[in-house]
Amino acid sequence: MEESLSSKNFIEEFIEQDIREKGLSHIQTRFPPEPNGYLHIGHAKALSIDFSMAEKFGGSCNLRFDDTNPTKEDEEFVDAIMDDICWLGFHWAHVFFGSDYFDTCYELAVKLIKKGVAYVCDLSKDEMREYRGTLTEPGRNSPWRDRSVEENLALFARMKAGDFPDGTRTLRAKIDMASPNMNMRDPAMYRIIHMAHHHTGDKWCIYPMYDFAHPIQDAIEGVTHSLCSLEYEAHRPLYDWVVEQCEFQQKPRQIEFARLNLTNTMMSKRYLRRLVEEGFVAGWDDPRMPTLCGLRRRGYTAESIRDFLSRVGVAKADSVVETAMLEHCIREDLNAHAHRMMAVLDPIRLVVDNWPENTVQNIALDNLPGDETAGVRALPFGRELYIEREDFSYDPPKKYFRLKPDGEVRLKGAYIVKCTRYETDAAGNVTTVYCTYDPETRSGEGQRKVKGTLHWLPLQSAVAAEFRLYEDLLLPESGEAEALDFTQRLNPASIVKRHGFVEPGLAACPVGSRYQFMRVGYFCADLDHTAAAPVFNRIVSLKDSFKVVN
RNA sequence: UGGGGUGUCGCCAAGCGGUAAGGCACGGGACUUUGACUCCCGCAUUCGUAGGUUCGAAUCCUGCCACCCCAGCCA
Repeated sequence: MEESLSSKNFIEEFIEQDIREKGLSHIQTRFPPEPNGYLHIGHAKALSIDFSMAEKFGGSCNLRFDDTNPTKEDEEFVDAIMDDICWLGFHWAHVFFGSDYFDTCYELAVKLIKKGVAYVCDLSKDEMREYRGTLTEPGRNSPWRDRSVEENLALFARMKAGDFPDGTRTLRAKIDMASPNMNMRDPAMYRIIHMAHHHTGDKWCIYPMYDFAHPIQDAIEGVTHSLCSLEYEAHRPLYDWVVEQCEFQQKPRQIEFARLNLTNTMMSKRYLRRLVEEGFVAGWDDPRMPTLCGLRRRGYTAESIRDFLSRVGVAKADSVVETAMLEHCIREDLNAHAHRMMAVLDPIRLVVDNWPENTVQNIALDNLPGDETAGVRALPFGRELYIEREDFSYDPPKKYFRLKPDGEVRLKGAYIVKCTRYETDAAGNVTTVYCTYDPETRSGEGQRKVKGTLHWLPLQSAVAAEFRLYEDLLLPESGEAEALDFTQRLNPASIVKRHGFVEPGLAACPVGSRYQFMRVGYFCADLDHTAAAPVFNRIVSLKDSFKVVN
């Protein structure tokens, strides 16, 4: 973990200031996801800020499901969200539901009516929009704005009792229809929705709006700092208004920060949902998805994601972080821990002509060079092997260090071999390469060096495996194409399957285990992996500075 | 257009009146039985822009420009 980013972000400075000036003794934050989808890496940024700010100041962070709209939410997502947070390694103090506070919200709404700062409005949705005015013109007062407290109280009670159909009335805050801030033009606080709620069942048919419920939830829980993304900045005056009117003594402070964006990745739930529902991906945990379950299945470690988040930082400027940064973090993590194995994704046969028939020699290979405690394993070297198709060329470009006619390479951990001839099929594809080995060059013996080293597998005992190679789901934005639907930007090569071989020992590896396949990339045994049918996801390729110059 | 925000290297991001941190990416070199890793070196005379204040400005002031958010009975 890089703690090099020693400077404080602006939120820490605000909190320190509050501790200094308001004498706060306990810092309380909250992570408030709406249970209507799976968490993605953008949520991970938000939650990591919520949890780490609390932790940094010795406070605590609650997990609160923001479930004030029964039409969109589902219990299905609650457990998944908790799983993802745990997986990332964060710990909440308490789990709450916004719906836990429905009674209090109702009482406070009644309080506001009694104070004359809330009223029941009979305007339809369209009428309300008309009355609201525009960005440049002030709105007009609702004709229902000046109902008596008694009438409002009676009407609100009837709303709660279910006397009115959906959409016929709302409870509105009485603020200022001429406010330059649209959010202050008598915003709705309660609407009528005759629908069962995943937590409260049929108890309610009126539900509080986010703008009313959120500050109340925060205040009740003793949240000192309510951290959220930039789009809520214009809601802060309303947030403060609710806290003030409800007369909470301890006033939570809302602070906004920029959300995370990644290149060639869309983070909106609407978009992710379409990918899943329209079959562009296999599910929420498709390894190409930016969801936490997708990244996890792909093979990303929680550590690498947290490291990434700490490197990205916290600020208020809109930004788009390059995926290369994320990839760097997982490479750095796996480079230190992932055992080095051999896998040939696109095999061709290599025959060692001067190797005796039916003879093998066990080659010892370090699991993790530089770390003896990781141990060694043996791989049988014999007359017939597999090498990677791209590691042989009969018409090599300049600076080609791999196998070519009359050229020499070392087979990793074994011998130096010299290419003598090759065979092709009718189409000109190489089918078999022939070579001779130099017995004096067994690994660790002899002085000869060659420029290239190839990974290989014994033909006899290699185990067939499927490799799934992933790239970004979306192609880069092409200038004016921004108006195009995302389906026009889908990368046809976002998943490519290869059928090759792995070391025999890898068939029985556990699902989720990660390896570096030497010279190829970092891979993870997929959920679909079995000993009988091994499947590996490419988490990320190795960096490759080989450039064909010509 | 009214309001609220933001503009520092290709991408993130420090900087808080004393003369541009760091990371990623990129380029060069060393090392190498992974063209990986590691290690060196390079990479903003300039901070959206134009003025002003000051001995001194990315930091203060003024104007302008660009981009983002707000007109849900979504969150």
